[in-house]
Amino acid sequence: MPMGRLRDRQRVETRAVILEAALDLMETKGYEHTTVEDIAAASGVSSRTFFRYFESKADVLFDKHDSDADHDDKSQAMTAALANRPASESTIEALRAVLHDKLGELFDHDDGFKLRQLRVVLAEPSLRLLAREGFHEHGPQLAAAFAQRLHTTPDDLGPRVLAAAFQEAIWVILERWSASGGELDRLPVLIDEAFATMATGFR
Amino acid sequence: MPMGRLRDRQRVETRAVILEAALDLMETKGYEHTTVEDIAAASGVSSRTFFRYFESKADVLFDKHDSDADHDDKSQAMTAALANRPASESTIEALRAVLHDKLGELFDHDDGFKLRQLRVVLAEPSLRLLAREGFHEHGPQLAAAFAQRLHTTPDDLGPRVLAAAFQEAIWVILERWSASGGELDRLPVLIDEAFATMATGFR
DNA sequence: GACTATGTGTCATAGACTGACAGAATGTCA
DNA sequence: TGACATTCTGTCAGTCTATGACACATAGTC
Repeated sequence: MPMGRLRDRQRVETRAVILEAALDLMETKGYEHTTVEDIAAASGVSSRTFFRYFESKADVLFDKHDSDADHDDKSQAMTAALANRPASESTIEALRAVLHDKLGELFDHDDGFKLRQLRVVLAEPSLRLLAREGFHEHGPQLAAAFAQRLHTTPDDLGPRVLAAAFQEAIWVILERWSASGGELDRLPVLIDEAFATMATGFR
Repeated sequence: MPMGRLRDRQRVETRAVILEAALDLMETKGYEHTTVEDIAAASGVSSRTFFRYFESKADVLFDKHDSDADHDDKSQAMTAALANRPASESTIEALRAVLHDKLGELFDHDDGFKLRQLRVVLAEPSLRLLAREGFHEHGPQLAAAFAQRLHTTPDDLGPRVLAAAFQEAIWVILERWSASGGELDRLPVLIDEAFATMATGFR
């Protein structure tokens, strides 16, 4: 018994309206100084309804919805790309190559919506935590890719640790990148710099 | 003009009472189901007073007080130990050796108070974030130690990334360790396993 | 003993979030 | 089209974390 389509459209619409209003307010007034009631008022709904669309105030910035596809897509693409690198490459070199290809794309989508979210998030320490957590959710996937290259099981501590280490490395790169302006061209440069040090640091 | 000592003793005492009461309640009822008012009542103070001793409810579990000394001490000890490892060792090998020496000590103190805190923290996802954040606060120190070994500047992206990567690796090791029982003897084993994979993964 | 600094309780309030209920809109089906 | 169920929404009430303001008591100083 499939439910109608007008309802669905309205739901998507309302969600989008709230999302835009919230982001808009947070960009100008800051996250803390934007109350849920503000957002609700600006969206033309009640604050109770806001919570029917988003689990929490912070959830507006970590929008797992159209992201859901993205989320897994990015992960999948990453893993696949990693698997397709020649086995002759070291793990670190393969990852560097993949990052060069894929990381830039992540911020080139969405009409810069993700970038706007990122800026608000990075401005608020408490949100940085959540962002990093979301980032690390890809850990198991990445670990699986590493396990394949290293001929071990994904559940082993080794690949898991390796993945976590690289993820945190990427995270720091992103923070540094955003702190230094966030120019898309700068990203590959920072990646190379960081990975060069890691290569020597582990030898 | 030095203020009295009875006051100081009372303050320390009250803090300790709240700390113990809070941890006790959280262990039995769980973090979320323990309200500040519960803690206050069990401690014989008002909830307003609770917030005069701790910035937030979570702050009880990330006690920067007697930790303050510990906090820096551990960091210092770690950095010093790292500097004292022979220059012939690789960075990864030096760190492994230091962890073997120092990491166990961290949970052998405090009459297991830190361990009790850790268990409550790990049971609550939202608290894991904070814990990891606190853990990563040592980042700059560790980066400095690495910079010294690698003959670069601590502010460089390289050492910073390297430190972050290793820290996250350690964090994952700790999570795995705690999830698998938390026996003190197991820790070195896990460290070795993880570092072995990292060494091959980076080659 | 007078004076000051500090700690505490009480009261009031803001803000995030949740449950319960009623009414309105949307969907299905005869 | 009209009866019926489903879903969405607003309103209201309430919990919990956290903060500011005020008054009172206690500890410290001279």
